Amino acid sequence: MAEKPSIPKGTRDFGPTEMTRRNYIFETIRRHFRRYGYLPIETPAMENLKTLMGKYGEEGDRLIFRILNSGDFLEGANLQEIQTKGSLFAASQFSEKALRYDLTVPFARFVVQHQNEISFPFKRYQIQPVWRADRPQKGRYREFFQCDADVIGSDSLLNEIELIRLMDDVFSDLTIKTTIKINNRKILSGIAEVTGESDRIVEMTVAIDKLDKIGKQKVKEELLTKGLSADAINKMQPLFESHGDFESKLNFLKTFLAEVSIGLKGIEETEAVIRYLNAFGKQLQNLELDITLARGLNYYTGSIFEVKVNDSRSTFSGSVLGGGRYDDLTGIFGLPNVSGVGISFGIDRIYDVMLEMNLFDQLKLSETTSQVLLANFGQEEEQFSLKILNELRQAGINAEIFPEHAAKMKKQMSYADSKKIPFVVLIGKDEMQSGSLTIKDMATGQQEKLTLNDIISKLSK
RNA sequence: GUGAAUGUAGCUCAGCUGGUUAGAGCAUCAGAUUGUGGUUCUGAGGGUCGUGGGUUCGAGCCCCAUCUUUCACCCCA
Repeated sequence: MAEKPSIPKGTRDFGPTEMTRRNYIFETIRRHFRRYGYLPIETPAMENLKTLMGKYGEEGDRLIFRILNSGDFLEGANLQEIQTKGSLFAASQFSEKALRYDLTVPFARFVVQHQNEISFPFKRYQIQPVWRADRPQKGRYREFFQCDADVIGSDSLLNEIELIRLMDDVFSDLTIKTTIKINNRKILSGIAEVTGESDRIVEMTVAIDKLDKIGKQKVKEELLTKGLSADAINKMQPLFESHGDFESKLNFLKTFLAEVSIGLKGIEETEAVIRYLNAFGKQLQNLELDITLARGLNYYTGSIFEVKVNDSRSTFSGSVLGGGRYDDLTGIFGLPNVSGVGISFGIDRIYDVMLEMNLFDQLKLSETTSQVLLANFGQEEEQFSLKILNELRQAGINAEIFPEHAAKMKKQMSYADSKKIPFVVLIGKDEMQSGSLTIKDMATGQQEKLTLNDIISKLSK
């Protein structure tokens, strides 16, 4: 029984058109990564489950794709214990591997494992798919690519500056107007401390993050239901009113966090970043200090980055890049006191945005690489053409021959046409004898007779 | 995990308050043109109407379940 084939929820196939466009984005990002001195690495699609668990928060753990143990996974399992402890426990008994959830944690694992082969600070880039068992929606997939650049083994704020420059360069190059948002986890910690809710920092930041989306009233409600005291929420009030440029926001924070050393440290770092950025001279597209920015995973400890599209041609409101500094991610794998900072481009979202803005049409990307197709007139002509084909390729010209020698010319021409191959060379009995080959320009329809050498020089232009 | 919408040919969609054999455009293939594509004309193939159950004399249409896709929440690239 022939079943209609399908692919798992939240995954996609990419045809030649999409791949050409995606590769354009990948190559643009990769070019800038290399330009800034990052080196490539790759890690396996799967990691040991315990490498991943607990790094992304409770919600993150839930979204990790687990891999069922091979073989008889029931063997040796304590079924009675499973029955009493429930399915979460069962999963841990049957699964010891999982698909990677991001590229940062596997990178931290990589650094610890290869610490003696690496010279620090280590700047690496990594472009690979990640998987999340999330429910798909706009701009959200269960399999998607991240393009990460991280520096590990240096706590200099210069790294932050470089990363901000890098993201600005990439989005400028892709001609997407964006807003780069920065914040600092230490400022958020300071706020939590001032309000006396340090142990609720996660709930607090998650709620504040929604400020511009749902408004301060709703945020306060959420904070209440998450268990923060009314008193604390009151103390937070000035936060909801903070507007203006860097300077006025920072001045506000300096008073607000005057008594909290960690908060002041965060302000200091942020000021330093801005000072450094100015030293570079070049104007950035759009940089904003957003003290409500809390996104990012639990492991962030310093700077936090996020990039949003800020372009009238796009309706996408999610982020296309996320990142930040993590002071001790390698510590859990046994290498303490190593600080890292990194960013992650969400290329699937960037693709969606560029598609919406019709940017690909303007780029005129070509799917076809063949410059010329050799028509196939028959067995004898095919033999002759193969030598021509070889010489074309030797000369650096992308060329192909129609593989069926019984195919009608109409069929072969349509093939060249649909594949947008610009030239077709016809080699029949006449051409074989005279050595003068017929070349057809598919755009104009005009034909001329040329020697192979003339064809090579014509196509080499 | 929560809430909603959706599903008819490869694609985009028609299909009347339930009534014979489910249609169109595009795409594909073939012919008009046995050494010439993109235009045109002619023809052909392709559907267990997402799947399973139910109501009915009768279901693409109504009901239930399930899956897919999409959107929002949660969270995130």
